[in-house]
Amino acid sequence: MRHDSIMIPARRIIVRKSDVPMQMFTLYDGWAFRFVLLPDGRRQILSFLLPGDLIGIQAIYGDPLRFSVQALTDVTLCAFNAKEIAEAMQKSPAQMKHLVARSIREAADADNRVIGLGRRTATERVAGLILKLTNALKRRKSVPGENFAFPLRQEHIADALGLTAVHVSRTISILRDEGAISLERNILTIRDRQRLTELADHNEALALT
Amino acid sequence: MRHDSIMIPARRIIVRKSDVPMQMFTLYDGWAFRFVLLPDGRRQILSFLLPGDLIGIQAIYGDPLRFSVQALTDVTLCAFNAKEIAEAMQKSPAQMKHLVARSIREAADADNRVIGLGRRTATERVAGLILKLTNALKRRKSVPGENFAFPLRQEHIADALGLTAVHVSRTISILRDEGAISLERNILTIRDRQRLTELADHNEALALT
DNA sequence: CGCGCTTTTGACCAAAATCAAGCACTGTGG
DNA sequence: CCACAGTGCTTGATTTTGGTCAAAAGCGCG
Repeated sequence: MRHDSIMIPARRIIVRKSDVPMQMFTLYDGWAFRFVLLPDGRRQILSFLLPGDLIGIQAIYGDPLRFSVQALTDVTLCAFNAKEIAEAMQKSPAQMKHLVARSIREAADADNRVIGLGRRTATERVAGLILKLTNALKRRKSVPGENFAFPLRQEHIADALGLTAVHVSRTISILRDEGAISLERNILTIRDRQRLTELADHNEALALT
Repeated sequence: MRHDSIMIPARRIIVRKSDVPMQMFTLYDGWAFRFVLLPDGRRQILSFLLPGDLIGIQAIYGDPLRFSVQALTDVTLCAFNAKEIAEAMQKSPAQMKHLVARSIREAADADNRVIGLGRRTATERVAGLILKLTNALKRRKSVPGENFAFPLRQEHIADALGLTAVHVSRTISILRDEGAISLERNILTIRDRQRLTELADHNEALALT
């Protein structure tokens, strides 16, 4: 299938809530995040997007988006024409099946995020997020060691986890003091994955895909 | 398509996490809920299921379930054979499309639950849940007035919203004192929908589909 | 150097959890 | 018909967690 490759600079909005985009994107390189702005101006981050993630499956149905997506770093996208995809789907049950599987998996991820917010302390949430992100990175582009480019501001973490930026700062200090991670100048290092997992799991060994 | 109608008594587990069910169900009558048990014994309720909801789309793919489902009241289900459905899907793109649409919608619902847990007070959460449930009931089986059979224990509410049962009790007292609702012997009455909406929205007019 | 952005730290406050006791309603057995 | 056990709800006292407000320090950059 034909597709265009698009580059987008950090901080740019990629798609906006209520848009009815004509294209669907695969995030090819870089980080982005899905979010909504609440009427009082606060921002809820729904999830972070890493290379391999899809943006806007809704496009296939011509449904308006329920969230915006913003680039966190410079980002490379592959754009697919929504109409072409819809047509391909008609013809290929295999493709279609793939898509259903993908959206079922997405729903499962969202369930996991609900679990993650349910009844966990700040420390568990932050530790869990870091584990989830680094695991996903390892899985996708077999990163060798335990060092990661980490483009999130503490405010992003706060907006994703339902905490304040101030409290995220304190929480990260705890993780540092525990010797679990170090984080400076956007480089994250997992110093003690074991310990970090304990801090995250304290309650649950589950649900942090 | 052939299907069987099944009756299940209140409190019975309908499907269990990690099952690979051979059937998919439509909840025809009654209430149920999806949940996971965390290793420490706590329960996170993912969502409540009302008449019209599907249980276990995953079945079509032979994927194991990521959650259990339990009946809250006596419940009537329509069971569809998963294999038959999968075959029907192969043949009918329209059916398939319908399914994709459904699972996309489910993911959107899960996003909304994330928003709902993000950074809201106990009062907002409880008021929001009550609004969401009563709206859904009204939409599905055009209930006439503002009285609803309400089979949830306060512990269910707590497990869904990430609060303690004790605090849910206090919160409901507030809603009562505000004149927004009354709730006794499993009958919920919305006394002042306007006020209830204010208490829920205080921050956001959004996301309580 | 000085400005903006982010993070850190401190003092204080508010929301919700925890611990504990008591109450109300139901169903059961004597 | 009553005692009483079980379940769920309420209420109070106290503690913990995280939020708020404010100031200062670190860093990147023109």
